[in-house]
Amino acid sequence: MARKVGSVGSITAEAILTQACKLFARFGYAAVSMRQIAAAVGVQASAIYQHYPNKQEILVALLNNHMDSLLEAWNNEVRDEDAAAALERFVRFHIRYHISRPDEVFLSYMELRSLEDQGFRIIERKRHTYENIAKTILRHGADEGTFSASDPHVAAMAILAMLTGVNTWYRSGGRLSQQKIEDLYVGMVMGSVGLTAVTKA
Amino acid sequence: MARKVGSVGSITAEAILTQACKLFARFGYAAVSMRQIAAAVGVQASAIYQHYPNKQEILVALLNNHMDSLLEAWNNEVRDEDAAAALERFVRFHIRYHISRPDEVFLSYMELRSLEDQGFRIIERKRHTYENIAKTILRHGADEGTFSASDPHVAAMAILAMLTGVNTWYRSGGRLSQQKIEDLYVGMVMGSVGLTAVTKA
DNA sequence: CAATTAAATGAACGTTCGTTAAATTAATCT
DNA sequence: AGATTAATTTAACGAACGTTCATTTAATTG
Repeated sequence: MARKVGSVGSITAEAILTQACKLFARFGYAAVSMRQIAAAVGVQASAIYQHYPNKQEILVALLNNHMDSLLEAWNNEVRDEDAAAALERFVRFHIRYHISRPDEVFLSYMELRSLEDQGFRIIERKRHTYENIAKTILRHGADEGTFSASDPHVAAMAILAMLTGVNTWYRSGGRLSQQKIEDLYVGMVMGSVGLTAVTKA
Repeated sequence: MARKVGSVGSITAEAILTQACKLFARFGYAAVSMRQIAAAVGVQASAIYQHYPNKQEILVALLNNHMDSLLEAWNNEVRDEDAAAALERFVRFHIRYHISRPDEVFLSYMELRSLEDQGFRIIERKRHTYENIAKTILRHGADEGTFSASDPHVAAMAILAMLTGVNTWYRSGGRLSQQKIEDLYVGMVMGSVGLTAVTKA
């Protein structure tokens, strides 16, 4: 028995990414074998090579997809004129986007070290692009005299860490609604840059 | 050739932990072989089993040591009466402690998933103990009417994430002194809980 | 000094890994 | 309907893994 009835390559290729993402996030890239991924998809390990040249390319695809989607999603957000509104929008966007993709987020932070040189460089650049969004907003606010961030770089990194940290404790269906969580984080971030008024979006 | 001239078991055992910590942090627990650790120490892989029964016990030892040291170090800090002072002390402590131990910190966040059940439970409990420090301080402040943290649990997790995030960008010998970094983080954290005054310790 | 203990090496086991290539079956094309 | 392409399985390779155990050498003990 070889080709399975009803098999569609593009569907298998997608399933490989989906299952690999789950498994890598759960156990770590190096700890997950191609046989495990294949089993989760419902094929044999060698079938994976029909779709991806090697294990590393699966990880690179996952991280690239995640970063590209993230950056595109942000690009589709409405642009705000003033820094405070932009920061609030960014915080809400980040929380909303990240808590709905726990595995991808986890991977994108934890498996950079599993990337080989070229893949690492590409992903790292995209991460910096995202970090620069926060940095730009903070610099803007500082220039406007709205924020008290004396070091926008540090502040941006601190805020991003705070926001992404939501993924370590948030469980969908938990005690707090997504809206409430956004509100809490907006409040803290605004406070951290010296703003005290929180306006509901 | 078997036992080496001048070998001292306790020194080898310590070197195994030190090198394993570096390698695990750099490449990930699952990606590092016992042969790699042994080579870094300057012995053969089988020598490791003289000191640790298996690979997992090395990781457990590393994480236990880290958590125990952290908790003990905090226990040795002076106690503050009011919440604002306690929070400032906690922030400064956390930054100071964590930036001087990048590998251990990285491991303690990234390799929980590599722990087997019993080890995981032990380490997780210690982590919660540490998290509860922040939570208690925040609850205290909220009770005092000093902090505006409406949800001390979320705020604690957010603050801890922010603080620990320092390890993702900080490089010793960088542009900023440790004192300056502490000051920046204190400012942000205080702001995030509704305090605006920053008092130098 | 001989016996005992400590601390390592060397050899090897059984297992698992990422991967390749030939073979097999299904779907599509002409 | 036969040829071609797609998508998988099967079988297997070479390498590497965590670990065990007998042996070897060094240090300590009585």
